[in-house]
Amino acid sequence: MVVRILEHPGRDAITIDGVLSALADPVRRSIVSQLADGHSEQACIAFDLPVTKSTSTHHFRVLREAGVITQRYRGTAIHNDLRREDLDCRFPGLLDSVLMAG
Amino acid sequence: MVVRILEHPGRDAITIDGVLSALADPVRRSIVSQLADGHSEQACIAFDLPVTKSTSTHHFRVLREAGVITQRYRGTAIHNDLRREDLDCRFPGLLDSVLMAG
DNA sequence: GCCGTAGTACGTTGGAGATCGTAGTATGAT
DNA sequence: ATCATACTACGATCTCCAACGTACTACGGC
Repeated sequence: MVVRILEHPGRDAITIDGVLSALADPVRRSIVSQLADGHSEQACIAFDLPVTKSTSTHHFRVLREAGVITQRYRGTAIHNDLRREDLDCRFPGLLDSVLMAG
Repeated sequence: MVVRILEHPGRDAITIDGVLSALADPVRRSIVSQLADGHSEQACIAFDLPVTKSTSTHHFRVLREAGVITQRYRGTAIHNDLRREDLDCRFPGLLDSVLMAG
């Protein structure tokens, strides 16, 4: 067995640049929306996305590295979660306004 | 004398995708910040930006086409303004959260 | 052990966009 | 008319990134 720990930026390492760039992509906004709609605790494959598996891996990674989501292994699957508190702390109102926009 | 009218999207034509993509660039966020800091009524050249004039023209254009700013000729200069009301109407809280972030 | 599931790594491709320089236009002042 | 100012248009790079397919690893069940 190997380590399998995914790197996440600390709360203070989350930048407005990274978050806005991450959220500028419609596929990634879709992931965030689905997470916000109680789609939490789900594997990556459970999301409804118009791209292949390898592309979706890329998008989840961008979201994680920007500090928008957390990813933790659970068996072979990955447990995805929105970093609501961290985002609300760093950039109050940003996540909500983007979610509200559709 | 020639027309010299710059195209702007109507309020309802402003998309979250366009706005987030526009605001994802640090140079453009700097323009928006300076506009918000009472830097209104200013020519493009009056902004403090780390790029050449032609590049700054590009960025102002992107902001205008995304519906973030208005641009109107005033002599040879351009009068730039933030579309606060339109943005607040379409995506409440978004502009403020981005401005707050620095 | 073997297989299926979930996701990653890697290389490639295509398209978008950030940057620049040069040449140009419109306006206002002299 | 001439000139300076402010900005644009255009073309050229160059970089980034979204997307894909293939090959791979890790885990869990049989």
